[in-house]
Amino acid sequence: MKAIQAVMQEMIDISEEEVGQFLKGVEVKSFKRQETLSTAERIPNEIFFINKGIIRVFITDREGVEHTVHFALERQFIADYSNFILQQPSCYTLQAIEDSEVIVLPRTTIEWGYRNLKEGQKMGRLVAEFYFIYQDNRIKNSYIRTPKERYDSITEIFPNIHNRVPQHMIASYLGITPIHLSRLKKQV
Amino acid sequence: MKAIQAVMQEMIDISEEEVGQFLKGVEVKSFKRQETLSTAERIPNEIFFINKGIIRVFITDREGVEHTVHFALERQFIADYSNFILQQPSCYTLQAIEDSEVIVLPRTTIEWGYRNLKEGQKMGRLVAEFYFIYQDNRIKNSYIRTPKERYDSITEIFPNIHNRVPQHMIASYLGITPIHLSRLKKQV
DNA sequence: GAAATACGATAACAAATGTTAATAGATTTT
DNA sequence: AAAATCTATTAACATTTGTTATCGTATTTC
Repeated sequence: MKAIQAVMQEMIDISEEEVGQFLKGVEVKSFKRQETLSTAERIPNEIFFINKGIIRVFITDREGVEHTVHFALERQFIADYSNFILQQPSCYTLQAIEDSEVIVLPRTTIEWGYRNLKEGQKMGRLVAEFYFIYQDNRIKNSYIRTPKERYDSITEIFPNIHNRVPQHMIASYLGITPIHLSRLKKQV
Repeated sequence: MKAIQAVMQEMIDISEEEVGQFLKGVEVKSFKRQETLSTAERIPNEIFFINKGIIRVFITDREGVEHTVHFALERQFIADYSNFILQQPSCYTLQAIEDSEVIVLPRTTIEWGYRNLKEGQKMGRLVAEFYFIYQDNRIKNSYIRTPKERYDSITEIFPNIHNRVPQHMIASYLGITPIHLSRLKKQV
């Protein structure tokens, strides 16, 4: 529980007491490599915080092909946040790439935080803003960067990714085929 | 000021009195077609709310080519929100496509709202969440939809866009050349 | 109203990216 | 330890998308 507490305290003004209360409403869970934290079609009623491991977020298209949309690392929150907010069935599957330990924050706990933490709403705002900025960067880069450039700078966003994730998942994240990524890597 | 008041009241619990106070800190401005509301390289210290007109957001790449990243319509907020938050120089230029009227919300007013509106932080959260969901949808679609499919459904996101925006800007938004969009339109 | 500019379509060709198939080395499972 | 699966590379070919150039029309500017 050390990590999530530190992250919360970096974001907002919150007392030990308050954090303690808030964290009574969470649960720690472990997942083996390849296991699924959350499946598509199901309404996501929790947000995960990653203590250890790495989580892949993917969407499955009509042909059944999986597209990796995101990787989530230690000390980060992860969910189908859109459909958590909208309370609609998820589009994404969350899967552990390594044996992972996560903190599960149920909707009831999040809402409790909004109501009862002195700066609960602010924390919600900062989290949403943080992920907005991440997405804005992705969208921006999709317009002005080539796939090769985005590959070359991927460790800025996902440090050490090359040692933790197979290359074909990185290709999928970049929106290209693994064959094409192999080709691009040969370029200078 | 009717429109922004309505939007705020739809989002949060806010009294007429509070709205009135908040709106003392804003300013109405008009821009002619083609005029620039906000330029790249400058730190964005305000958020715009569109009363009338349509605003194009674009980024200029190293070769000087403009890439349309977004269209903002009536009753919407628009800014380089990332760099507004980060207080860093903007990447985007905001340009009026039609003669437009906007409400300018300076940073000082936004911050006043966070501090003094009963649900100011919540409003910030809801706005950030709203744009997060919009972006998430874009990213999702970039993985599972073809440019043709995204073209065909563009009016779901930007109603009446075809009557208000030249086609080459739509092509730019879709990340393809206008020549290619012409080709795609011929497909069934 | 004339001149200039912007706009959209099309053709021909070039470049980027996808598809299929084969291979060899890792890694995981049994 | 053997078998099965996963992984990354490469080649050959197909498809998609971009580039350059041209044309006719609409729209804007003077």
